[in-house]
Amino acid sequence: MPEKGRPRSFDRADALMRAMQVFWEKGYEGASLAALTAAMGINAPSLYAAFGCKESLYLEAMELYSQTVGTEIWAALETAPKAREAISRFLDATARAYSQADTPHGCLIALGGLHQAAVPQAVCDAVSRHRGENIAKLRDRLEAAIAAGELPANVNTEAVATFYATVQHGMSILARDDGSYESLKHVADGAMAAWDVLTRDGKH
Amino acid sequence: MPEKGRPRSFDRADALMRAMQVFWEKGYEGASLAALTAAMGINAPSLYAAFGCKESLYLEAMELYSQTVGTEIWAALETAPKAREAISRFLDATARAYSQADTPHGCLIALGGLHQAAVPQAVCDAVSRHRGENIAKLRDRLEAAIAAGELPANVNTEAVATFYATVQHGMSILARDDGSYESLKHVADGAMAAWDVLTRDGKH
DNA sequence: GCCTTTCTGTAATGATCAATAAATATATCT
DNA sequence: AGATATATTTATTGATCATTACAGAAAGGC
Repeated sequence: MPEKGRPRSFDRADALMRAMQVFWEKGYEGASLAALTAAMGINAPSLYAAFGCKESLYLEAMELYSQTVGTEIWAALETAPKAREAISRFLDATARAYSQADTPHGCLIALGGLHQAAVPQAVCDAVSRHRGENIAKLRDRLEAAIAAGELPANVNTEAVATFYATVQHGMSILARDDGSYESLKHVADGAMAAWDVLTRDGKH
Repeated sequence: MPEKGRPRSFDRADALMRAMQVFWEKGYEGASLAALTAAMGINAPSLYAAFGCKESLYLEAMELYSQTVGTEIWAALETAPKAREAISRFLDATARAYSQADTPHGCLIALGGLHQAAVPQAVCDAVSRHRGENIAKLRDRLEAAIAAGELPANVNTEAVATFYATVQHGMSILARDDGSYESLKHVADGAMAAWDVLTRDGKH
């Protein structure tokens, strides 16, 4: 059944995607409403009618980022048969994604809400929670590898997961300074160089 | 010889230190003039007379950070006799500094200017350049180790330096989410687990 | 003493911020 | 057609931003 009233003249999903790109490049605090409306091709009242406020628009944009760009990066974690290959491909996908010439460098979530005073609390909480969930994803993958008998049971999965997630976060900062794939790939390779030590049996 | 005119009623160095703490916690974009003047205990005209403008105050605060907090963290790099111990102690000093309860978590420089649109270009350039200089410090230490015959000559010092600097940058983000020493130390340990592989002779 | 110089407090500047009021336009429903 | 509902455009709101005019205060030089 069709909607009542005047139909909106823009595509909501397309406008959201454009907003996401602005937040990705400029951050919450650097993305003015003027910049957002210009990129989205709409006026402020249309933005508020469709998305509520800047804060809720950001939260939607973050979810969209997670479900598009984020999904690409994290796909390897579940498709690769072995944990080592899963993490390695995850880091390489990160290096490739963060160095794309046609998108902002680094991750919207990793770089978001790092200065509490500059963003609404809900934004700070949302990105922080998302980063925590990403650590959990890595930990779960490592736990699965233990359950499969692939890794020793006494591997500190929380510590290893935190290490790889933290390397990925650092790659976002590196990507902002030096967006070359080569530099990012060196970091990914460096992190994988720790694999054998981090996943060996802790008993002597 | 004493100065002409009314003497300033506050200690410039103390005011700068307080400004540094505000920028450290809130970032350039989150640190309003109102917050700065409140923390510094002075009014806006005094701030402008003594420091020029917000941008130049930030640049001075960044230098102060580098010469106080930064120096503590990087001291190990030059005092430790061997490269491995130098890097290891550098990362442990980072974990300790970033988890201090009485200071903001993470690094002013690592977290600064990540969103170009939110800060003046000069601020963005200054923090980015500083991050680059930190990579160079690590690389120089590794080169010295090669010169001392401690490491094989074909170690990719730029890549290894970039890896360790990037881990440290990631630790700033982790410290904002979870400021515990334990988590940060796990990451430091994870990075050191890569040492042997990263510094072994590349020839087979 | 007065003059000059510099700093301090108050109050204001114009710019930009996110968010909205009012009027008009375009659709469905009866 | 007329009523209702939603969207759009233009212009505006009050808040906050960094910065500064202005007048009074506190020092040295004469």
